[in-house]
Amino acid sequence: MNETDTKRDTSTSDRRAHKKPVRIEDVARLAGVSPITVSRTLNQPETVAEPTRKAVELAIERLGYISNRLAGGLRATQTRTVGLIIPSLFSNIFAVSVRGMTDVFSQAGYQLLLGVTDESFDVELNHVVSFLGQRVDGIILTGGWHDKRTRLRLQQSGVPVVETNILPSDPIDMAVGYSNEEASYAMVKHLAHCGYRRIGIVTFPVLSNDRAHDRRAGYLRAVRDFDLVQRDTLIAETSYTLAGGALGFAAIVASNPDVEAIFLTQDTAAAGAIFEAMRRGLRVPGDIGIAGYDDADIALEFVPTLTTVNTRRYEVGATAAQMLLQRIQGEELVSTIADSGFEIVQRDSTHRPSN
Amino acid sequence: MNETDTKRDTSTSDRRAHKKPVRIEDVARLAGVSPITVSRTLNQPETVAEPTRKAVELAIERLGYISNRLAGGLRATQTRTVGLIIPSLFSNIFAVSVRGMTDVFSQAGYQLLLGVTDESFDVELNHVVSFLGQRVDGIILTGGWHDKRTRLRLQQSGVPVVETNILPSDPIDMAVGYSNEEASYAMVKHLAHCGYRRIGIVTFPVLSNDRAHDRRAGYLRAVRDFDLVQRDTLIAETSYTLAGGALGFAAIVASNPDVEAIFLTQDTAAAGAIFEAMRRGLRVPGDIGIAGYDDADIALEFVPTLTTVNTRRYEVGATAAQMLLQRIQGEELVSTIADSGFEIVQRDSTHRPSN
DNA sequence: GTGAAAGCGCTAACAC
DNA sequence: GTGTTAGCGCTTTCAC
Repeated sequence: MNETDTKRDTSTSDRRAHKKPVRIEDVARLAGVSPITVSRTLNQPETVAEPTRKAVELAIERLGYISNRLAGGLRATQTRTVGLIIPSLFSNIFAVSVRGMTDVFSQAGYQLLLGVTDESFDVELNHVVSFLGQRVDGIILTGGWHDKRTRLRLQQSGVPVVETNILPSDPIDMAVGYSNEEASYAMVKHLAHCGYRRIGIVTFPVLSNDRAHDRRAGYLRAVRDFDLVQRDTLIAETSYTLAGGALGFAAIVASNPDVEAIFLTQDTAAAGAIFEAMRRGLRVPGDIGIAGYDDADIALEFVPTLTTVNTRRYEVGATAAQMLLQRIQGEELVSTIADSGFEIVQRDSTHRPSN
Repeated sequence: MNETDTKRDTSTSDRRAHKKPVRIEDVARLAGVSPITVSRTLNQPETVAEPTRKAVELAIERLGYISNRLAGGLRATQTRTVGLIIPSLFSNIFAVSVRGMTDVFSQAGYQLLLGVTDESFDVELNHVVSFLGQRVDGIILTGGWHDKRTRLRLQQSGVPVVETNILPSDPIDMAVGYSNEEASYAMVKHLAHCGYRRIGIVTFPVLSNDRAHDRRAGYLRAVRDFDLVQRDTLIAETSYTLAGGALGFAAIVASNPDVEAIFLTQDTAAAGAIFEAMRRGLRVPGDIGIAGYDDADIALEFVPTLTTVNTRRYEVGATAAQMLLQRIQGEELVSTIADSGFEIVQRDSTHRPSN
């Protein structure tokens, strides 16, 4: 239809040009009402008379109006946006929790801002500051260890905060999770009941991650309580990946050829460990027992199925979202700390308990 | 220190109360300058004289000032926020792409808003409208199929858009990806060269997902071109999960006991299929060949390692972010469509090519 | 290199 | 049930 190249070029660059957006005033004019009536139709439709509402809705439809949330948020000091900070994307575990959150938030019309820290406290602080700058209505954090300045800024801001996957002794505000120490203890206790005495453990680096720290602490306590073999070389740190699990497995087996079972504190790592065992011609659980953590998809689908700890990640996410919404909406919370619990799941990658 | 319970209660509820945030004016007063100088110190520090800048920075530090991005964004019509829409969180594949994006965006000081669609075009539309309302500076979409209204709103808004993981014939704006049809064709061709003639394929539902649709189309074309066995029962649809892969495998094997190889168009599903084969006592590749798609972590760590298609997901994410930033910053783009390519990776889950 | 005035687009507060 | 006025906290524009 265009006759010249010039004309086509123009239309192409048009696509890039920011069109002047429709404003509330434009809608108001078309509907023959004042801007505030349009605002009310959008935010509290029940306070607007039926015919007026219809007229406004028609005008909105006609003009393709999308309310500017920056302006609204600035005035109303409410943005319907929540910031979420997680350590890593490379874990289905967080995906499950995030799913629990988005299920709750999207129902309530809230958007999620995502920040990934890679286990860095500095990066976490940056995300928090950025979120506060965007005037999020709430923030969800992973774990209970944070930079001092992160805690300070959050507390000064007065923004509702939920820490997840732990049970903090000194919460910033609210929390939902369970005791990683108890869960890990329970698994090692379970393995002891299965007849294992030389048990290794693989965690994420314990210096940057309180969940990892607590899980190792639970292991150490169980080793003492159940009189298990105690060796530094039975403890390894790696990343929570398939390759990391394989590495952790290799490290422990290298120093402990007699190791009977290895507890990898994440299912993906446990799967990686079993693959490594396969490569070495070792049978699981025949030659060595393997336990995981979190009860992810892979724990149930793996061959052999994985003995693991179910940590109800979906519920943790959903509960975190609900607590945040309640607080945002000014409701009284029965409790600011929710224990989501955990459960040992015995499957085929370890021997069964002896009795 | 507090003497009464009442007093403690007050301090507890204080935590919930929104403190009046520090404003730019407060900083300006403390630093003995005007608000605009504070703004410049924050946004274009090079235009502020050294001593002035120092004084302002000190005041910011002292007051713990965090600039209100709503106000800034409203006035500057720029929010340094980008909306990302992905079909699913339950896939490490997207995690890899998202990682590519956050690596680029966080460097540039941009925040990511996340929307998950679950393959629903309606949900996608909702996210797009919501993002436009938040005045994001750009939007990244997955795939090239969208609701008519989604396209319309995006084009009317003039906001830069990148569609990813496909090479669209009629892009909304920009795109980075590769031909799913060619990639799938190349894999089936490869399998044919490996000596397989009865090859099944498992995809995601093709009605809601153009990538799945294109991959099946590539399979069908290759089946014709290489004179492979053509049967409707060699084609299955499932979800991209371990369990889905097992189901797809089971469905094809049930109708085709003589099937020689199955191409599952995602690695997680391929892994699930191999697990299912193991459960049935079938060896891979001895009894049946299995191919995956995307070259995820698991493809390399699995035993056996997985023959797959590398689709450079990290690069797709990073490139999408870069294209968006360039356009946001008003730079000319050499090309609005980037072909990220793909590569067949031969590993141990299929026989090697015959020649 | 710095400041004063104006206004981004919406909604809170108050009126009728 | 609807309208008027003012202002949220910044940054643009223009001045010096």
